[in-house]
Amino acid sequence: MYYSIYHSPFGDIALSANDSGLTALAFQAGNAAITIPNNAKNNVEVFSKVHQQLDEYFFEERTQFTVALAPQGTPFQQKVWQALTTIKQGETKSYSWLAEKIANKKAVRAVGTANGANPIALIIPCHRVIGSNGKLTGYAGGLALKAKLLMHEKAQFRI
Amino acid sequence: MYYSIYHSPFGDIALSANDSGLTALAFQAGNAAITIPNNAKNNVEVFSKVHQQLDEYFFEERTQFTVALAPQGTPFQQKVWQALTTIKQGETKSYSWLAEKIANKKAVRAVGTANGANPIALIIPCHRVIGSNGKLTGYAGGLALKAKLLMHEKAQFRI
DNA sequence: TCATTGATGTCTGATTTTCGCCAGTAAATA
DNA sequence: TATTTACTGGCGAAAATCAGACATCAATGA
Repeated sequence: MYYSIYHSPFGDIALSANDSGLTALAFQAGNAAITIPNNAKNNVEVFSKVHQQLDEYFFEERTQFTVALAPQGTPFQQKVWQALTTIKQGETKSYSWLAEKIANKKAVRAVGTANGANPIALIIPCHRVIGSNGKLTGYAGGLALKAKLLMHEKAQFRI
Repeated sequence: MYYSIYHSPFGDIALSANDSGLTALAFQAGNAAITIPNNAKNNVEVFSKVHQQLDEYFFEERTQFTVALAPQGTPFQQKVWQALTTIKQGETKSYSWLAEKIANKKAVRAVGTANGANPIALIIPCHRVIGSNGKLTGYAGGLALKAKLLMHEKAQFRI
């Protein structure tokens, strides 16, 4: 496992990766902060690519990421996270939309849980899923951060 | 937990105790050897008493021990070990005798297993239990040691 | 508009159940 | 006499089951 830190305008972001790709991206200020081991290595090619694309996301006009991902999770979670990647920047979708997307219309609450377990924030855009009534509902990094991200992406939502 | 070593004519014996009493007595040469932590304390009153009584057992005529015991085990094991302490030096009993003693006549095999789990060898005399046909059957410290102990106690058995 | 309330599917941790192991024994073979 | 067989109870690890928690939602009623 490899680790790296990226300093974003919205706070420090911790990155981790294995030989297959990125395994985690977490805002360190939120509930999902990553603990980085003392002997962590960070000289991995994937990190330079991620750092550059994050620069472009925050300071220029990048609207999608092209990095190898290797999130660890159950089959159900994998399906949910896969579905998440189809939501484009500037859009928001509801939890029930997400449930239908994975052909399991009734699993709205389970989808919410899987959403909360998303290890690769931002790149797997769990922040683009909000309640059916347009409210933000929840975010591991805190609702304030979710709002900032959606505003940065010029998406619509309510408070 | 406190630890101590006693050098017996039949090999080194490891002792451990807590504030309630002796918790283990194991021949280090057998399968039940105890690993002693580096920071072990050994200046405990119970040990001096045990060392003295072991001296008397091996080199004089002591036939029973009077030390506070605190063996850790399941209720069933506790019952078996309690029953063991009623077997006097020079005697041997069978596993089926032991099963009847705890009012569970059919539990002969379970009794054998509990016997093998006895943490305080010698003082809880599991070595005095042998097969119905007079053979030794098994001993954590090895059958040779079981034989030596029974000979030392002038008990009868077969090979 | 807001709080409440069922009915949802999945995950997690805890609890319960199952299963193989054994320091045995007696009866049945050979 | 030695070997096999069936039966045995409890232990401990593993598997199965269960209860609770949720980043939901639609329908209620105040």
